[in-house]
Amino acid sequence: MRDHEVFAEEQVREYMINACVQSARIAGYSDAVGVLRGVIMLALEPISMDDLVETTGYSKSTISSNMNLLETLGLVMRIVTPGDKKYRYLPVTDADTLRRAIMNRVKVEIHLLLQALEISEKTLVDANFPELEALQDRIVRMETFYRKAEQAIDLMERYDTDQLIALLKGSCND
Amino acid sequence: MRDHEVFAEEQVREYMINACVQSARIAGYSDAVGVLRGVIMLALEPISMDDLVETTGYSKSTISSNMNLLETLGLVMRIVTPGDKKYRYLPVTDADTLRRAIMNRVKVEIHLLLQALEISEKTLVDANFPELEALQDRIVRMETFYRKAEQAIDLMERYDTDQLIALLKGSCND
DNA sequence: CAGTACGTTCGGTAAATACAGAATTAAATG
DNA sequence: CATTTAATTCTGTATTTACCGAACGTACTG
Repeated sequence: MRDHEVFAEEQVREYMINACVQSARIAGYSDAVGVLRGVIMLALEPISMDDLVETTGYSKSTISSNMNLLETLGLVMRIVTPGDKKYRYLPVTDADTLRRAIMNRVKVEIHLLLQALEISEKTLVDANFPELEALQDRIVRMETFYRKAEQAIDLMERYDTDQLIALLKGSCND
Repeated sequence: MRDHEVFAEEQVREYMINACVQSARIAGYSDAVGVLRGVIMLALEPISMDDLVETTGYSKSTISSNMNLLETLGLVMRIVTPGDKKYRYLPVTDADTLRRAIMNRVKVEIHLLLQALEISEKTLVDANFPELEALQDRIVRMETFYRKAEQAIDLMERYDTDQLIALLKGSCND
């Protein structure tokens, strides 16, 4: 490989790692999550933990835990080759899976609030004090919003992104 | 107010604060963000910083900064009464605004990656090395995915949640 | 049933963060 | 224009977190 080529590749790696780190930080994850995601994202063939140690400089332990996290987030897949003890990793590039990974974070957030709202409503209904009616109203209204939001997300999962866009563009609706 | 009534109200507050704190932690924010959001969420009338100091026990400085954050996140609105220096806060309960707040986080994440992918592609195209073609393909594919995701979100913003549900339920599509 | 080659867990530490309290700024009122 | 009353910014500190390296577990291999 010529120098320029290597340079271009490293440039790209820098861009991607940077974006992944920023994205990770916003989502409340550590830098390592971002760095590792960025590295894996550009990996064209399965990459081992040792490779990751070498390219990122992180210790095996931090790589281990953060790769587990990335796996449960659905951003990375673990390749297990029979007859090879080494795990290897590839990025998840399947559009549907990626989309699910994004939407899942939102779903969790919504569900969390929804549960609290539901039990809150129940508590207030059981208490049955007219003075708390206004509070109950507020809660019911939020509940219906979040319930609808949850429903919308569930419905979205029925379509792939292209279908979704077509639908939203209103090919049949206005 | 009778004791039972107060109890119900505090119970509800506990549920909501808990959910908000969890949600905040997942999103990478501090507990204070969650606590404050929870308190404001249940506020039926505008609530001042002093009130928040009293009910949460946080110092004015942490309340100040965290309320600013909640405001920019679109979860809380600041009420400015002419002739009163005190700020007061109300929860954002408007469904559209709430939805936008949720979707915005996703949008930022997508946009971040998209920008990096775009400049990466450009870098690779400019470099023009056949050996990097595979990498370029990968990037282009990710790019199209994230671009579509962004587009889908933009389109979603044209509808309110009810319309969205109706559309997704497939009044015209299966 | 050692020995090896992995991944994971655990304990310690350096760095980052959340928060309190003091100092500061800004606006309104006498 | 001083005083009062509010929010914000700044600075120090206690807590938390990220990370490393060592110890440990586990599954092949001779």
